[in-house]
Amino acid sequence: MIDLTADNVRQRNLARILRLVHLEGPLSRAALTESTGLNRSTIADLVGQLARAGVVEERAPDPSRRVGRPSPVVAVDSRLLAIAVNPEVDALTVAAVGLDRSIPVRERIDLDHLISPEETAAVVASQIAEWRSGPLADARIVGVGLAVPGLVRALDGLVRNAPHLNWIDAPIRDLVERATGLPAVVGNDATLGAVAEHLYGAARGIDNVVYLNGGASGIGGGLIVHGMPVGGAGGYAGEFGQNRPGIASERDRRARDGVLEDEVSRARLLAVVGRPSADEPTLAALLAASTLPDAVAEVARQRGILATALANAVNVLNPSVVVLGGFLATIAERDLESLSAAVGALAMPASMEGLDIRVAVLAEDRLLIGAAEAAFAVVLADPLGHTAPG
Amino acid sequence: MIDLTADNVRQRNLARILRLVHLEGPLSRAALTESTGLNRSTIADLVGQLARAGVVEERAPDPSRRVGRPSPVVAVDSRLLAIAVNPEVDALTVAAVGLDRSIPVRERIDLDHLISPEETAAVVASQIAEWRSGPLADARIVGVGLAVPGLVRALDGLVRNAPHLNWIDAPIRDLVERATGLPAVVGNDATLGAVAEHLYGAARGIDNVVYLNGGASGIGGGLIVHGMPVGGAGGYAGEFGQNRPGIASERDRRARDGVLEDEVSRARLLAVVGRPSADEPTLAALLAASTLPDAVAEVARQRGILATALANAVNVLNPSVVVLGGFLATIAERDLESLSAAVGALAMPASMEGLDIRVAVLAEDRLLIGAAEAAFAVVLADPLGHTAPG
DNA sequence: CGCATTCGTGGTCAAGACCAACAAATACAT
DNA sequence: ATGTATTTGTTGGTCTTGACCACGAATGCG
Repeated sequence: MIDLTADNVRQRNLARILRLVHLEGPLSRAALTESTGLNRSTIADLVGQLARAGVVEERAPDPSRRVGRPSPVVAVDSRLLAIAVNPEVDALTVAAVGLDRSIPVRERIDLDHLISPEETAAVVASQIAEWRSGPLADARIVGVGLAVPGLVRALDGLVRNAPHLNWIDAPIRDLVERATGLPAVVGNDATLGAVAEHLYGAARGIDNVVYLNGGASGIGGGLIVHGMPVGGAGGYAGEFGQNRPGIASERDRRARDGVLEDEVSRARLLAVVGRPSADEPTLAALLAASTLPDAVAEVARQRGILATALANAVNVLNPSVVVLGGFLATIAERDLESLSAAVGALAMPASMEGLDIRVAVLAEDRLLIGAAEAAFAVVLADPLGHTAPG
Repeated sequence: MIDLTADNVRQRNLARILRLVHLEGPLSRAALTESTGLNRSTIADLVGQLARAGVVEERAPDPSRRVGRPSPVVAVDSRLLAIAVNPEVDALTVAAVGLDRSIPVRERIDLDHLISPEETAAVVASQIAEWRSGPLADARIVGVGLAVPGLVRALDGLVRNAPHLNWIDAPIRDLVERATGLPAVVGNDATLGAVAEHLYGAARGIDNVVYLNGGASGIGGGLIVHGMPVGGAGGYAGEFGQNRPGIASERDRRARDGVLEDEVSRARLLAVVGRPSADEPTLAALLAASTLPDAVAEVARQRGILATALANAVNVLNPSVVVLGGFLATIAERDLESLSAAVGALAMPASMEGLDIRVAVLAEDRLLIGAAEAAFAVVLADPLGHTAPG
């Protein structure tokens, strides 16, 4: 038991199995044997231990119409949940997310004021308490994951600066931990979105991903390199919106010495269609329907600058997939081919070869899934660590 | 022996020890015990096995003037060598590099013509043969590492495009392997330079590094993320020179729709000091001595554009250290503080906090050490794999 | 010259994964 | 319906690996 040594083999193998059934969904023991390369007996032993610890369940074999003895199906225990939280300007979303990515309960709380970190923690805690005496009575909650639109210090979950929430140096992780009594992790919303698209979405299983999301408040981004999210030294990596991409023609420049999110912005799109606000499908429909020269030209202008920014990222990171979300998906998806061609004209040909520019697919669940994933990370790394072994 | 399982514990521990003495230099067995956390007896066993396999040597203890029984010193076997190769426009450098980073022999072959991939392979092979019947008679050569100034496909060591060598789709890895009978690995020169600076140079031990090198033929770069070099999907990552950074004032633009290496270039520096060519120290001295307004202005202009490019990289990658080499070091090192301030004015404040902009320190050995490191990678990952265990 | 300290050595032990043999559950052929 | 082939779970034993322990060796210090 007292293992001062580095890498506990048992722990690694348990984690491998749990991660497999987490990522791939329910798998038979035979399938686990195949994909891990471990022995049948070992799998039986490991799965048994995970089942006793309450993180997986064994079910009757599927009628698989194959020769041979059927193999029991191993699935994640559905009572294991994480709480995902996403504070925004106009609403606070709280949800319970299963290790199987099910979302049994979810609450979007509309706000008429900017929510403070303290209020966020209080609301989350009361929401959890309410659920615990109701739909989540028999659940085991492993932790809270927060997706925050701003700069988050990885070290201690301090929100350095979330301009639209007006949070500055907010110790949100500690606040939530104290209010809920649960371990909490905090991440940048775009980075967690990138994780979600990498694990389950448009870039599933891709080891080199550039993700850019266009929201009402700007452009955020996340990177996957070596199959892992990139935090950087402080956890602030991925801020493409603050970059200054080259603008070939001065006529296309709108802001003096502006950054990407000044030039490529949702507000400018709303302006050309003459709306004060609109949700994403509405904006997309308006732009698609509009034949006003100004609207067409503005979309083309933004696509051009976006292409330069993407080319810069492609040159440096040589990703397999670029995923675009939010209004960036809107301006891109009308003609992905031509956007890809525009990027190709600006980036190195070799880096373009394997490149696929895609639109994000996970929709509004993306941040919740990413945040839950972050909360589950501890359990996935050490499945027996958080509970007494059976 | 037949271990179909994933992570062989023995192999991992052997690799840990070998990597330690490789990176840190000779270490006592006691020091190994401390830094691995393994047991004394285990270390003795592992070191013994490595010694029998001929990858490490045990030497008499250092007179350490400490109480207690002295501990034998474990060092890398100096007969274990890799061949490092660096083809350039005007010369081909071939060297033998020890696992201890010693360079027992080195040859710089001046060229009066562009060398072809086939000729490169032939010259390397004959050079190795010559050394083998001379200074390297008792050496064991593990492989050949090539640092090529161009785009290299990681998968198969194909040089996609090395514009200055005029190599296009050159299967250099296979050519060298066939000519020498040794396993070969090929890498981009800047990426290998980044590896060298990360392991032994200005960014030693830093997990998040951006490296930019300015050469006569342009600007190359390499990234270290998660403590590992970043290749990207095809191995082409790091091409900062092809990026289009924002240029705030049109008066600072020199090339129409130019990329970074059109604007920030050694040729333009040589032009303002009125020289057709010069080596790096000479150029640095000329620029330092010059009081011509044109020269001062050109350095300032290039520093400004470089600052924008660095700020873009810092926003996206949030590195701990930025390392500048070649003429970029020359234009930066006169006043690193002000360059850092210029980057800080353009990048996000949070990302600047932990950032250190440094000048590369490994000089001309950098590429050889990086190339050798790549060749050694196989041995370091599996110390017993390449020879029959003793 | 004895003592404390540090370290190598050989033996023993436990954890964990593999292996072989057997039993169970299914599809398929007859 | 019945037997056979196939696949997989189960069980007990084996092997590798590293931890732990006791002892002796080598050093500095008083």
